[in-house]
Amino acid sequence: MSILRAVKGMNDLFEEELSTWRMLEQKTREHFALYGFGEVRTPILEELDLFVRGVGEGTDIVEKEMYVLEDRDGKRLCLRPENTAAVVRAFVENRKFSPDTELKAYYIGPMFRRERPQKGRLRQFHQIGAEVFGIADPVVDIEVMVMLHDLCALLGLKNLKLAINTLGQPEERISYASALRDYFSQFQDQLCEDCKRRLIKNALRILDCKQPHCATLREKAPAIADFLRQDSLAHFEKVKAGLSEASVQFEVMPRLVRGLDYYTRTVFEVLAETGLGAQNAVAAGGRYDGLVESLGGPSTPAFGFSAGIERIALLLQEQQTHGPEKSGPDITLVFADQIGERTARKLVTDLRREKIAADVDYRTRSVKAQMRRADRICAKMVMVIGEREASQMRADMKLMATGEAKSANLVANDIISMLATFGVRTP
RNA sequence: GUGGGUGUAGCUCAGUUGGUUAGAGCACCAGGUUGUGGCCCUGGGGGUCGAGGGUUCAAGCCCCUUCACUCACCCCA
Repeated sequence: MSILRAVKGMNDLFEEELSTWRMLEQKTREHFALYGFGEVRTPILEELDLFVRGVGEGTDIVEKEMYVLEDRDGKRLCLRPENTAAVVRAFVENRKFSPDTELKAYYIGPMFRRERPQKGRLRQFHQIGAEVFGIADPVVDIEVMVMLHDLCALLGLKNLKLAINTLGQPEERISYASALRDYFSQFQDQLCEDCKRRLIKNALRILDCKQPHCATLREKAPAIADFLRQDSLAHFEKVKAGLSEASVQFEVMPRLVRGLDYYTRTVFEVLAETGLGAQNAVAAGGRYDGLVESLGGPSTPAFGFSAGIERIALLLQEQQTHGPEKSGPDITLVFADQIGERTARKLVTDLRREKIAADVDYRTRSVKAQMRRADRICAKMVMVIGEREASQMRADMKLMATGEAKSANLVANDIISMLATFGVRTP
């Protein structure tokens, strides 16, 4: 049809949804400030290698989902598919890490992954994320999850579930993965096609398979707990105890596996139980104690998460029984003739200079048409100005909702105090 | 990358076994009320029927190709 279209999976946003976005972002900023987080903004373009090293070479994100481009000097760049690696890069590069103090940062911005779009999944999508660097103790795991939990409540999200799991330290995870490989290998021919791949590529993922038969097979699979050392077990226990202490409901999901390579120990997801279709993770994150070092920084433990703004907005939209009523101008000036038009156009300027949302039709047309328009755009008050009113410098101000009218001088200040009388503006 | 569904007016959708100028509701504009909105009445504008090809005397409808959107899988926020 039309030749001009947005790139697939990249959506335009209009006022209707942006009012929700603004509310969401504002509440997020205020909420995170309570916890002492500062904002960080990093470029959307990064060197390709950052994510290859950060996210993991074998991950789908790196293997097939990145927008890669070549700079004019031949350097391989990409649009960031996630932000944690970039935030780490920024702090390492600018020497923001210090050995003895923690660092907390949050970000809000667009990410890019070239996947097939579906409900709650776009190629350009937006995330809110937060990271804490420098503390290995589970108090951080707890605090960040509580912060996210409370943010969701603050935003009015309902029917959410916090799912948590532990993946152990890398060595523990590797030995668990190999045990899983051994276990599932004996049923190799019974596994679904995807799981046959997973057996080679990432045995942990088999635990997450949706096929009923694979689900049956995994019932007797080895459990992660048997491969964790005492300190990892203790870490997880403290996380659970801390969440309970903060009255945050959660569910331990041993099948919960995260897709990015860098996670260690605690991982979690906030799942929407209704309203999002198949892409039901609103937020996800976990601990990544090895990432900073692997990106060339000092050995620094870290914990963080990211949340999908589109998904949150979808939920908010579905949970809202009715949208906020459209708010129009405080006053619309309607003109009846040429002299009235000149007076109205001058007056509308004066009113706007006094911070009044005033409005007048751009087109020169009938009073009736202007009135209809005033009604359509939900003008709170209307004032009809013609030659007679212009010469007397007085006109009726009518409250649209009730039809009640009072006369006012055609001077900004008088109109403003009359607006207050009608309760349209507080003086 | 794989599979399903859907493409007709700005929006939501009708459109018979293929039949002549393609419809409705909503929205928009004008008039009914020579200067007052909503309700009502009358009229009006607006369509390459997603695109290309084929079959046919004749295609919105049948066939092929293609594109877009959408949902799901893989994966993920």
